[in-house]
Amino acid sequence: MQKIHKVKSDAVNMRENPENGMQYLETEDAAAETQLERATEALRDLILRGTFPVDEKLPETRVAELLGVSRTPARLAMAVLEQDGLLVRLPRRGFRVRSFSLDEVVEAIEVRGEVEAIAARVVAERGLHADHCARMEACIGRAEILLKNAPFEAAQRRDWCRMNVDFHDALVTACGLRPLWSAYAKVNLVPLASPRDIMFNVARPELSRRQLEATHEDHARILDAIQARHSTRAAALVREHAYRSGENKRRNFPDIRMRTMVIETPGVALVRPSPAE
Amino acid sequence: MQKIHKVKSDAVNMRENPENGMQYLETEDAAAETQLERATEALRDLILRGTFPVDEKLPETRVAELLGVSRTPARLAMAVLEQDGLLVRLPRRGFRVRSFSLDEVVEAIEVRGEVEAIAARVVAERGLHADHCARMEACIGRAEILLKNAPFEAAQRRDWCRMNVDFHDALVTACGLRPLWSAYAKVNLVPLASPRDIMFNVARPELSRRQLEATHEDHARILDAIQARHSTRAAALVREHAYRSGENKRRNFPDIRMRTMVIETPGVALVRPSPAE
DNA sequence: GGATGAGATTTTGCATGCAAAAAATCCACA
DNA sequence: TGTGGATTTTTTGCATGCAAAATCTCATCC
Repeated sequence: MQKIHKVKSDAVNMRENPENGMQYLETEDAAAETQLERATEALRDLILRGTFPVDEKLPETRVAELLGVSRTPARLAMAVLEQDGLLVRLPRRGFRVRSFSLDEVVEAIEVRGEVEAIAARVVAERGLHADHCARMEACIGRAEILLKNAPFEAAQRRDWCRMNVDFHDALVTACGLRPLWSAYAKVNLVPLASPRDIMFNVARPELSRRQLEATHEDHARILDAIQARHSTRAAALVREHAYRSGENKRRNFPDIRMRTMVIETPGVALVRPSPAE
Repeated sequence: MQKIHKVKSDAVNMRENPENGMQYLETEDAAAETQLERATEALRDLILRGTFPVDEKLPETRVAELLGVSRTPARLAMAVLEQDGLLVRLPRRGFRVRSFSLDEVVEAIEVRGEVEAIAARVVAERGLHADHCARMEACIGRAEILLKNAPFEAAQRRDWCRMNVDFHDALVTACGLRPLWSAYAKVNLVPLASPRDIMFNVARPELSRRQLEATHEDHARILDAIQARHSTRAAALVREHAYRSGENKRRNFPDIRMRTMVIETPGVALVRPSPAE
């Protein structure tokens, strides 16, 4: 249940936001979403979408007006995104949009694989709690259903990404090491590195399909290994799963750039083909 | 070379900071340290020192006056420390100082060990670059010299911590995976979890000495394994090194609380004995 | 022609003001 | 004495103003 938060009626402090119809939404209970949070997510989205030229200065005035807020929350949001690694702070000159080399993306995926491998090993050693087991099995079920529909539409692509995120999140959550989750979350901030960032080749759906089937099989084997308490095997499978994902990214990236592939994956715009940083 | 940055002479905007003698220092070159950065570090220090009661609200007015800045940079600093996990944001009620269970600290050290183990394995596989090798050997040399002086004074304790940080940082740097460094840095933000956070038992120096010698030997063996390209052995040694560190923390913690040990280690004040979060 | 620098302009960083939300206080009444 | 509600006080969140720094402009000089 949601309701419209009342807007200040004061003439001076009025900050109606013409280009942003829905605004001041907050949940009934207590999670009063502050302007800063919305601004942060909106800005993150804009950056990942490639709204701003990479490696160039991003003036806070521009951000403020794009987001329809004053400079204060805009600046706050930029500070947050700096911590997330999307922006770089220049001493007394504001912020710059950070770019990432494809190599760095692949490295991030590799590291994510290592982190998840730790989780898999620990879970396999300590045993998988029923809740998490159910959650992972549900993911595998969802994948099976999705795979039945031959050509993936946009909605199904979204569903597949969600399923994938859910599976990987469940794995890391299941191991119960909170600091491991922070590390996982941190690495996922690199564009294209998170389990959410799957690239679909729409021009040649059979290629994507092959990758999805491989993913599905990986997931099933990983869960199987964990349930069988094969910790080393589980870790190795997870590592390989991530390795494959990294290789896919590297292979698919040129296609993206050449527009034979949908660019719905957020963050693509921030990634440079390959050369040094 | 440093110089005093000029202070605004405007009467209204004056913000002399009585309790903070040195101020407005900036390096000659270009790294103009902004007020926010100083505020952030100062606040981090205050929090880690236990200036504020844990799990209680921290009003931004208090922070602002303690730091001698206005509320704007104070709030900025608090936002940064929220990202670092030291503060928790309450929806519309500002921030709260976060506390950590001893279990979580030990978990963080365990995770750090895993991350460093990855680094060790990768470095051993790919080979250790001469620069990093020299840096790590230098650390081992420094440790040997320090260990010759029997009772550790405060200065030597500081030096030892620096040496330790240097060794561990060098290891993670050497592997060359930038995203691994982020994960490492993230985990190190948990109080008492970083290689800097060594607890010395001053009441019983022979205990600390034993631990230091063990650390020294670990370092030497780790470097040896890496140089010999024994990747699995290197990883195992690193893991064990961290495990030992975690156990030491757990064992030493009660002594700290009972004041038989110096509390110069930052962050001790944020750690609860053991119960749930 | 290209470098140089004085002045104008923009942009950043911070302090402050103000309204809404939260917390504290007080008071009436049982 | 304890409790509920209304009122006051405090605190948060944001917009804005202003000065210093950075950047740009353009005319001058070598």
